[in-house]
Amino acid sequence: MNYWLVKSEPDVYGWHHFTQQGIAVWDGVRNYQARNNLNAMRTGDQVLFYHSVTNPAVVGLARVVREAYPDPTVTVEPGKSATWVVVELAPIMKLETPVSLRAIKAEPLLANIGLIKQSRLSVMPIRPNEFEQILRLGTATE
DNA sequence: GCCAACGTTGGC
DNA sequence: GCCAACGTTGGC
Repeated sequence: MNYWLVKSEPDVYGWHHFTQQGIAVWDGVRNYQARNNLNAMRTGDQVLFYHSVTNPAVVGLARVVREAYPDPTVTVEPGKSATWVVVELAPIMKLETPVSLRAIKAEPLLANIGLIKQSRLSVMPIRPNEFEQILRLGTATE
């Protein structure tokens, strides 16, 4: 089992849209590193759903329900393999408390998380201990 | 709205 | 192959 984080702007496609749809075709990725991460996803992998730009925070948990296949919105020339791919994700649950970027930066155990180290990457791997920490922070304790 | 980070493009 | 210019992402 691997863990990932995907970003989306809530005004464009937020957790709300995701749960309404039930399944998201994760398209629009046009960065090679992010694409490579999509290719490495396996069915059942768990995915943190992050809202960027507006109130940046991890807001929910999802899982991979279909592995990478060619992005249907891109025309692939005959004989060539697709450059861009999509995966399909389904929601598991909303976090009780969103884990803000501020809270992530304040947590020493998350000092090396890709979210901070590579702030512009939109699909990234998350280490198991980082994943646990974020879920812990997302579980209301007060 | 500003700006830092960084990926891409194109001239040479 | 280098690098300047430019565009995009995303935090603040």
